[in-house]
Amino acid sequence: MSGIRPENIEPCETSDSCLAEKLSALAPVDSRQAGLLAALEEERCEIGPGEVLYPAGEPTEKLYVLKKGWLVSELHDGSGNRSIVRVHHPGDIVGDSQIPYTVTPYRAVARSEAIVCPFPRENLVEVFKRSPRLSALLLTVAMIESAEQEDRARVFRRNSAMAKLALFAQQTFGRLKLMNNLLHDRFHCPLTQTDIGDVVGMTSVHVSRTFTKLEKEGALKRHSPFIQIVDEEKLSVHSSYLNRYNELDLSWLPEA
Amino acid sequence: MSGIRPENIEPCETSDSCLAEKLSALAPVDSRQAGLLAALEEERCEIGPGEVLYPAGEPTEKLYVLKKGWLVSELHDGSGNRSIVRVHHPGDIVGDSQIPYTVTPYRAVARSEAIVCPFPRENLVEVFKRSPRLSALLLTVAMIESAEQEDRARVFRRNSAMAKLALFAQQTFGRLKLMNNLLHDRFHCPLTQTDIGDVVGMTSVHVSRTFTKLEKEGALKRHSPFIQIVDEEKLSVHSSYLNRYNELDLSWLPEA
DNA sequence: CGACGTTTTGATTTGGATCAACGCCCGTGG
DNA sequence: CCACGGGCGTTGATCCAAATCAAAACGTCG
Repeated sequence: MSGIRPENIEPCETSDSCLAEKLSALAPVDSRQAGLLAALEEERCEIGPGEVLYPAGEPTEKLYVLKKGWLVSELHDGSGNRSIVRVHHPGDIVGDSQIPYTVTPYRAVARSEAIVCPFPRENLVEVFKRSPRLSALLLTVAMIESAEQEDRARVFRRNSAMAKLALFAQQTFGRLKLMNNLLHDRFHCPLTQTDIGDVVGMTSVHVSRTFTKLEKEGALKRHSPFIQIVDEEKLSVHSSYLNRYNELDLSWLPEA
Repeated sequence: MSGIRPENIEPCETSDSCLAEKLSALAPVDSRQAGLLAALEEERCEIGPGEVLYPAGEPTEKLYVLKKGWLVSELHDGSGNRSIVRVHHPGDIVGDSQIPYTVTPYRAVARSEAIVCPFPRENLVEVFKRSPRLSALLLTVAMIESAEQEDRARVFRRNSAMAKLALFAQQTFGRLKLMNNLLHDRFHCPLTQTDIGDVVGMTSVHVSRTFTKLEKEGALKRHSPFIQIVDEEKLSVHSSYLNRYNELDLSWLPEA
């Protein structure tokens, strides 16, 4: 391994505000607005793979901007099954879907070396008060994620195992690429096949079999913790993937 | 059929702003704010069951506040399959998840006599500019729906047919009850079993069989277009349903 | 090296899909 | 008023994709 490979660069780590970076990947954000967002990320802490950011049942007053690494939000039901509700990548606000509630049923666990910036939910109030544009952008991001969620729900509930894994690979790659445009065709995936199974709703056994199938088809390749997108077309035949970060129209947003 | 049954009352129909009504079911909204929301609903139009509100591929510059009735957002993929992405009830903003995009891949179809209030996406800008509180409330609603979506994704992708239908019934009832607290234990469901199958990801044949199973269990009952929740407990054993409109903590919202 | 976690491979089982037929209800038109 | 037809729901028989159970191969780290 000589030289720095783009999949190992975490652009967020060094920049002032990871959130500002994500939002400005969508629409221009001026320095005053970036400042408002950076104020959310003043505190920072590091956690390693396997470490629990917060346990299930935790009060939701804190949110976490993810600066580096992967986290998962998982739910353990009564009968000992685990389900991975969401996979978090740099730029995400971990815990955002639990903003309206007093406690969260989800547990957040790091899946790689990660840096998060905790901030109290109340800090968002400043953003809403000071910047209509950022308010609208936050809603926009929520809607983009909602659209992706709809895609997952649609594919995961009905389609074949091939479709599920194809969508997983494509969505993950698309999201990572937003924050790291140096990524070419491969990304580091710190999830085990059991994890992936709990994301898409199938057993690890079948994840393994299906990955090999996709590999034989020439749709993607695996080298240990990396996944390489080989043939977008072939994957899309299964998943009918839409990149929800493309074809955006944000011209209607309030001015800066 | 003597007298007015609560499941036939549509409280939204008469009120000034259906959206204000929904938001104020969550947190207090003053009259100025209600006015801002009412401005979104000035225009109104009626459509009947089966009528298409907008076809797939339509530009997304318009949004629709649903005042009365049910609509579905459906997606037809290349191979002739239909998937119902979302079911809309009074108070919803139809098309909201497509706000960031130029066109929507979804088609919106009425499933009952319905009244919608179209407004241009740009009108939201006024709300963002004038009211931090409403901005935050809109995000809150988005997050509540996101949480419900997570629940569906989790149950629909893995669990049994019983779990799927149980969750469908409970979520639907919970949502309807928010806007119509006269509802006791039954609701009018204008969807066919084929529709329901396309919502939860199973065939109409299996929807039929599974409903009869749930009925035998004493969990719910069907009388033609009505569904009656008989035993919440029994349903929850299958679905592990959480009412996402309960246990809210909105104390952090910006003041009015 | 041994041990544990992960991935792979094989054999068997199963829940839901699929295919097909039938009954029911309701609206339409003769 | 009844005959017909079409949409919807039910029921039965068969099939298949993925789950489950089990064991072996692989990798990595103490």
